[in-house]
Amino acid sequence: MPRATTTSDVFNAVAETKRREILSFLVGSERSVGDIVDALSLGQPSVSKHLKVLHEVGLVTRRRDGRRILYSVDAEAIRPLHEWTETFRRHWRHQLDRIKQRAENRPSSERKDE
Amino acid sequence: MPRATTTSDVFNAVAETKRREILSFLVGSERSVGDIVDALSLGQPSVSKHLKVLHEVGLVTRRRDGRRILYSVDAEAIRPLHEWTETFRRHWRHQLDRIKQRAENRPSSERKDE
DNA sequence: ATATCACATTCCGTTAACGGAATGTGTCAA
DNA sequence: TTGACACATTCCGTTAACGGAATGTGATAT
Repeated sequence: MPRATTTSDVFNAVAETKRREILSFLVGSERSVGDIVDALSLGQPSVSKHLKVLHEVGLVTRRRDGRRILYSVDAEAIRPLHEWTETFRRHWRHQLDRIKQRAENRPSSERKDE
Repeated sequence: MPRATTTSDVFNAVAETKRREILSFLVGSERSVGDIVDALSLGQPSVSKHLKVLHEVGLVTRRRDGRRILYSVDAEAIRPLHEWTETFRRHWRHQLDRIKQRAENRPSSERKDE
């Protein structure tokens, strides 16, 4: 069995650095393919292929504007990733708390924030 | 240029479903390789190889206990992933806010479907 | 020492991704 | 229509991941 397809889920889609860069570049604004090509150091075909992957997993939406096609992020599609990391969030907090406690040589104190 | 290595960063390491399952299984408790093999439906060599990848990117730590080796999650290593998703968090929140506002501003004048 | 347990590593065949070059498709202007 | 522009798709060679089988390594028990 080979590696999973890049379009199998969001995790595989954002595994590629260039695709993450595209998403970061796209945050909060519509951008044409040409804009992205200029922003990243990549050829136009490669950018189009990355955008295709991102579109297939729902991370970006397209809109035609004359000859150009404008892409936007659909942030909602990133939620599964965010929620998966949330599972581990309290654990790294607890680790930090324990480290702090040892460093300060104090008994445990409750932390309540959120 | 081929695909990035699974050990190149955390994003590539967690792209694989089985590795995410291992991490989820490992949350909050030390587990031996045998425990993981029993929990997932995978051969022992495959599990060991996945653990090697996770260890190389710092997502898990090892400890020997007699003949066995116990693995734990180092949740801290997941933070980069979490923080990257945080960039997009407020954007999907804004989307939800807009949906809520529409629902509140037009109490009963808009009925969809049925 | 030897057998056994628990795990790591190597070898193998299959499969897919990546960038670049070439080519295809659709839109606008004259 | 013709040509130019903006982007998508196809073809290609290179590279690495995946699981399973076989094998290697280290620790315990007798």
